[in-house]
Amino acid sequence: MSLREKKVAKRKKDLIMSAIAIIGEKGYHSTTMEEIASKLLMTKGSIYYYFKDKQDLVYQSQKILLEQSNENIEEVLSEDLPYDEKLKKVMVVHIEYLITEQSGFVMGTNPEQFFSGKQLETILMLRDRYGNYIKQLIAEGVKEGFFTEVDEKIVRNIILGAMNWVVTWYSPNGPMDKTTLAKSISNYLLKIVLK
Amino acid sequence: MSLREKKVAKRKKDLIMSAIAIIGEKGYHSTTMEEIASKLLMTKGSIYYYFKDKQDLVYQSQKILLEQSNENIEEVLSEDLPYDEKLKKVMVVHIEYLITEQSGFVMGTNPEQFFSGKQLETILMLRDRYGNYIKQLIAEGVKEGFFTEVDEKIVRNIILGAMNWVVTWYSPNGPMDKTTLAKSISNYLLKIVLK
DNA sequence: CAATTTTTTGAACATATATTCAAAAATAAA
DNA sequence: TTTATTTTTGAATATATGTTCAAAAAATTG
Repeated sequence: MSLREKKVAKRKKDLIMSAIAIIGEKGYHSTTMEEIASKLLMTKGSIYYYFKDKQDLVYQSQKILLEQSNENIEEVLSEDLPYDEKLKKVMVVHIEYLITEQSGFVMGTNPEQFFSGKQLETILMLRDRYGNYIKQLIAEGVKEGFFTEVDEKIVRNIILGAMNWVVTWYSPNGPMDKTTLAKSISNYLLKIVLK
Repeated sequence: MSLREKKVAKRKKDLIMSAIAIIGEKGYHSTTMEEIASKLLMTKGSIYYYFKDKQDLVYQSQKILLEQSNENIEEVLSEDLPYDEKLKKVMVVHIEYLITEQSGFVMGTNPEQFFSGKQLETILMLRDRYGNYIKQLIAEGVKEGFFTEVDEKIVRNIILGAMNWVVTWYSPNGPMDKTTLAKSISNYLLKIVLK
């Protein structure tokens, strides 16, 4: 990648990050191109030099968040840990990432509302992949006798819901820092699968 | 209330219900006055005979949902049941109501995004009231020795998150009807507080 | 039935914001 | 430094949808 290409890539990423931050705070529709641009001291017009349209920018933002989530979980899964600790770590990493990016809102909503066609397909695929990792982890934990028998799909969704909900009530001014909170939540959730 | 007043009240309620249904499906911003009206074979212009503006209509929709939720939980709380069964029933009723109204989306989001001033105050008050009921129920259950010691706030939020998330993944075509699903979820969640 | 009141209509209007684009500015290449 | 290329700008445009309103239709009343 040439120097110029790198610069373009960086600008794109800056815009995506700006979009993520504001969308996380205000939601898809209330986030204007104006705001996304002005956060980087640009005018909205120049966003169109990098992205086809708003949809394109938002799509790429969501895609990056989901890809990062998948990378996060893949890394944890590859570690050599007992099932209970591994599941716990998966949860902690998930919650911490969510709080840092405040990305829960859009991620959580049904993407059908925002995307369609090929874009929707990709988003759903990434979501599915993530969900499957967790379902898989639970299933294996059960099989290996670490966890009690459960309906993996339902329990997976309970866990995802409880975690993703955090963005609606977590306050950085609260008594707990995000790591302590993440650990506490995962401990409670672990009780669902432990024998 | 005169006959005429009753008719007006009914029309208002019809509009509110129509709004709830579409907002539950599409979200706040994607729901147009046009759609809300056309569901009742009206034109959007005539909504303004009943409501000041879109904000007013949407606010009243959300308010009614929250008020109904509070009534639901109050009824369960007043029943004479052991703590574990009572908490379970609270959860089942919550999930069933959520699925029926598909109201999770807007309810879940931070209302700061949609409301302000007196409206926001009322919405937050209703949400708080609901949350407090659950926190209270958990705290009492602990005190009476039915439940194990937990951080009631965190556990309350875990439970709310897991439940509210259901709207994002429940499908009426799935293998479980909503009652079976609601029972299953509450059983798993109960494990968090049981000794 | 005639007069009055309520309700609906549909077009006109207002507004917000996404998008386009020609020109200017900044950057890189020669 | 001159020329060519990339990037930004800001105004103009397009569009979608909330809102208003005078007139028509429907319902009610006496």
